[in-house]
Amino acid sequence: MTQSYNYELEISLYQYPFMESQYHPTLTEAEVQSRWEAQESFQAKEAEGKPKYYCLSMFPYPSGKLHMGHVRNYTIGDVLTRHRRMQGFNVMQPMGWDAFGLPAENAAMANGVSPSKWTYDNIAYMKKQLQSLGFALDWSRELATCDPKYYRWNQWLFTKMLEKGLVYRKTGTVNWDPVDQTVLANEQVIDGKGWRTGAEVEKREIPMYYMKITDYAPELLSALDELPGWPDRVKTMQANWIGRSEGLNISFPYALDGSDHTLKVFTTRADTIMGVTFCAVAAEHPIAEYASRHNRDVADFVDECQRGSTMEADLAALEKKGVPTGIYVTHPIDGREIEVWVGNYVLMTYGEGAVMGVPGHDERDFLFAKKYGIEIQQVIDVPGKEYSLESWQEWYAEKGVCVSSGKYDGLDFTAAVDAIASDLSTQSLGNKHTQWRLRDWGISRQRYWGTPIPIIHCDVCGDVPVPEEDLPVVLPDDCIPDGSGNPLNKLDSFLNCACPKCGKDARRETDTMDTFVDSSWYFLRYACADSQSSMLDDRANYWLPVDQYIGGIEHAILHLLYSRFWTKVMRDVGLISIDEPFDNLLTQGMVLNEIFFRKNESGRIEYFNPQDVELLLDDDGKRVGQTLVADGQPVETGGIRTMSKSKNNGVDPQSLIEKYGADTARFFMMFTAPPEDTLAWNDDGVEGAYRFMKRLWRYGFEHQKEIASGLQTKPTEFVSKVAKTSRRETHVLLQQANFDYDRKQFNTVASAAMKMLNTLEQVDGSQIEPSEMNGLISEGFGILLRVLFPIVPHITDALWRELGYSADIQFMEWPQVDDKALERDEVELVVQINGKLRSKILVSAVATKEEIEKVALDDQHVQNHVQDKVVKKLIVVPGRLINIVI
RNA sequence: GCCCGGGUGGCGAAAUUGGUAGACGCACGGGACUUAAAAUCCCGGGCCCCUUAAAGGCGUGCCGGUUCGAUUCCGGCCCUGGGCACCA
Repeated sequence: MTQSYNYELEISLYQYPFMESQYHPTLTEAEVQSRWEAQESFQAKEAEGKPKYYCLSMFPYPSGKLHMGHVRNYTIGDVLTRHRRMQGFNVMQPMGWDAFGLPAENAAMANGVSPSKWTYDNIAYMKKQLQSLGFALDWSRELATCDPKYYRWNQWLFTKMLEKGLVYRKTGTVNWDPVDQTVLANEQVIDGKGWRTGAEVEKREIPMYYMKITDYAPELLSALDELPGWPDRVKTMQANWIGRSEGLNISFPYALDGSDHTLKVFTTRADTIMGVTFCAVAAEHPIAEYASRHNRDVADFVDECQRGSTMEADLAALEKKGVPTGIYVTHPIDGREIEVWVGNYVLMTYGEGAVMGVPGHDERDFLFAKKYGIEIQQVIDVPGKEYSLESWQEWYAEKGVCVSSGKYDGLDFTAAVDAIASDLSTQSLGNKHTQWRLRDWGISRQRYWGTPIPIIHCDVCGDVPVPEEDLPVVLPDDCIPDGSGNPLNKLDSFLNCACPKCGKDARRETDTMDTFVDSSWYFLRYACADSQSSMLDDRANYWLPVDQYIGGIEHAILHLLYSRFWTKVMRDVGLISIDEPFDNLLTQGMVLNEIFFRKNESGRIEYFNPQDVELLLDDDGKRVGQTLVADGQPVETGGIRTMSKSKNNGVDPQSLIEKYGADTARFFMMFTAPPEDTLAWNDDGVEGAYRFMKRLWRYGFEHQKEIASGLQTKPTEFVSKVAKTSRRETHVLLQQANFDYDRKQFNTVASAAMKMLNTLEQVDGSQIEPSEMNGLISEGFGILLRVLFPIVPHITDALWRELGYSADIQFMEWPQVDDKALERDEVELVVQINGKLRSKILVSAVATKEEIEKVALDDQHVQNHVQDKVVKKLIVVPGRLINIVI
């Protein structure tokens, strides 16, 4: 499709016979990618002399195919990687697969394929997709967590942690589906029923392995202060999750069956101790268990509490209820008899599983006391506030001054707590205590598709860890789960084994590890993915910590906290010398799309994909409605939400790449919103990105001759006004792009690039000597291509080579701003009167303040406004504006 | 309930952090090229008043404050997104 006006040009440029006049993304991208592959462009080597840069995106779960969130995530990572590489860093960007997990088991049940085959098929397909997007990934370091070569080290470190006392076995409460004979995660329990079976979920006590993350709670919290490269909100979320509270552990003595006991409670408000009128314990507390053996009502109540989900949000919504146990404890200060209740609002898993009830100053205790007629006593006074027993007021929980508290009257919070703590500690009835909200991490899953927990149960020796030389415990990969529990439980070849200690017949543990274990250290393994003899080697200390981590905000707590924990454990085992795994963290925003639906007569909702919906616009381009293309009838809009299968509002990246190419997809993703913002999908915007790619190609094609001769002569002097102006704009824009690259605001980098092309296109060749023109545009276009390269590597790579800049753009240095090009003779200043824009003046760049003031005051527009009024003040901001106050 | 974000044209957004609000792009309108369409190129544009232009007024969720000057800083409120949620 050669256009006639290009014909002669094309003939004359016989030395570039392969440059196409039209932009063909599919051909160009395939060609460029195969060259990168042939020269192993992205294989990272440990190199001294260059600063290293480890850029990591969160690895995907191989669910089948990439979704838009992946494309966005990995494009951000790739832009950072390629930019840093041109800046002279030794860059590594690896990729792998978070390959264990529940969806593989569900797919296996649905299709009768083993989870292993399903997973590896998905990996193969998604790897192709990633390659077609042109990401600079070092595939030589690829890993999959379901590979025994990987998960053997989960097992190895598990046994090391067992030795160090960082892993223990304990019976814990789980959601149990009695039909599927399996444990359900909290999010799999819907209205108290199993999501698959619909069966009433039971709470069940089963033995599980726990990792002592609580041992690291103080460091996990304090080290957050040493992570300036993390977003504040992520640090806040982690700090809240770790949940440090300072207070007192207090003991309430009591006698039972002739012996002495104490009831321990934790409180952050010891200053209210004189207002205690009852105590409450959790249903699982030993006192509750004792009482339920002697008291029918307590037994019934404890039973009731044990039914239903363990989900905390559900529990929080429950009405506060309780029963008295008939057991009385002694108030540790004034000796009053205090009754102990079982309360459904007391958590066994926090503090001591028991609370002192201060209904005067705690909202929950207040509601509880009201309901059961328990005495309410005010013991804290806040000046100017009137206490009433009628209803709860916010201020009751505020800190104030002790009243009706005997010797503590008049003390403020700190003084009261100190006095009470010292009084209690002399009687050994209390001490200061720091309580953490964080709980130990239960890693046992009653699942097949995960890392086998390397334990052997022996009747004689108990629970014996699998010795190092017997690792890995390989997961049989040909099982097909049928929905009735973990298939390993029926697999004798796996189950039966000999005890490593005594050699007698023993039984293998069939629980597998939480998949968060797999993802807690994969970023370390990339450094030495081929190491057979050890979990990590020296290369890890070269590459780590990760310089830039990129991933979804949904991992702000669990994954990022577990990874920090594992890194510290591995440090303490001597495997690595870093304290924290991720120097800088970027949490990318979600990809959203509009939801369209219709409700039929029976009330069922049918969702339509946005690609099948046409928007109706009025003359100004305002939305007035939308119809389904298929039948022309209106559909309703359900707002803009995250892309999901259930709402049918997803866009398949594959169709996008096939239609426009990877560069357009990448450019659109970067241009349309800053990385951390949510991104609303918009097909029109994709067209716009594609248009820019075509325009870029066309400019290169149409100016190939000038660029080629400009590159040969390389002029350094630019004398004409046209050239100076254009050059200044290009270098100003380069400065802007550099600034925005550094702060990772890639949408404005893309803007700056578009402006650069606008600037080049506006150069009027008839106003300028050909030699100067050639130098101008060869320099300008060269800057533009390099600025764009990290975002759209294929088109810029192809143009760079076709136009004869050099063989390979990716090894070029980042362009430099020429300060001389930024210089200007005259500057435009804004003239404000009382802060309002009234005029603009042109003055010499070296004009003095007095000269500027004179020009401003002489200006006709200014004269019109000032007239006979008195000029009270004159503010001159150099290079920017003059404000005249009248 | 507690803890974080965010409210700027018809839309996505920008404003180098107190100095020309709306860059860049999308959509829209007008024009050029074309038999026509697509593609491409040029021009226009926050709102109000006005036939138009010039000039002017109003504009960054709302109310108030600091300042020569506020999208930006301070106080109060409204809306919205997210996280945690009976944590004693």
